[in-house]
Amino acid sequence: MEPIPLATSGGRFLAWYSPRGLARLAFPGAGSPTPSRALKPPTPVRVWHRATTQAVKQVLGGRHPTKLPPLDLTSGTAFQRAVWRALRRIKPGATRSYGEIARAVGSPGAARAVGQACGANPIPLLIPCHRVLAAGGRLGGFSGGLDWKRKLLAREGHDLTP
DNA sequence: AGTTCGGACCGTT
DNA sequence: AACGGTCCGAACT
Repeated sequence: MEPIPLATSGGRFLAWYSPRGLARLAFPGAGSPTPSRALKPPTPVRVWHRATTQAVKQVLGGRHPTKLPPLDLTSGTAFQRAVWRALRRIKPGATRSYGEIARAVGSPGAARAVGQACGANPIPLLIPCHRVLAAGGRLGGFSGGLDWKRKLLAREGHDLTP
């Protein structure tokens, strides 16, 4: 699998596609160095990538993505997929705590495991792990860097004045 | 009001 | 067996 660059106002993301759909999305600077990009991707991937690009730009603008590419989440465990499914139900502008997500997937007390699952999220932005905060409205962590988390939340209309 | 400490909790490697 | 994007209460400042 070979990453395809995705240019935005916030920098160049990288997107990986499997035969099933979008499998991974990496923030600018993270992930691998050079997307060599010698050969043109097969047609379905180009179509998916257009959808991904549009969706990423919409989320960066604080808007709800209208169309998503198919997401390949087969890499996750059952618990992780349950968490990711719960994350996708959080609308822009809304937030949940790790503990709330734990309860939502039927494992109250698994707040830390939810944090792990968020960190393992292969498709940030489209699976909005940035909308999960620590208890009491505290920021919590973010694999992609807390600056991104702050930026995305601010774009979705949050007052971050701690 | 804010901070730190200690234990408990659960899925993953 | 050890580690986390946690949580909560207690004991501080």
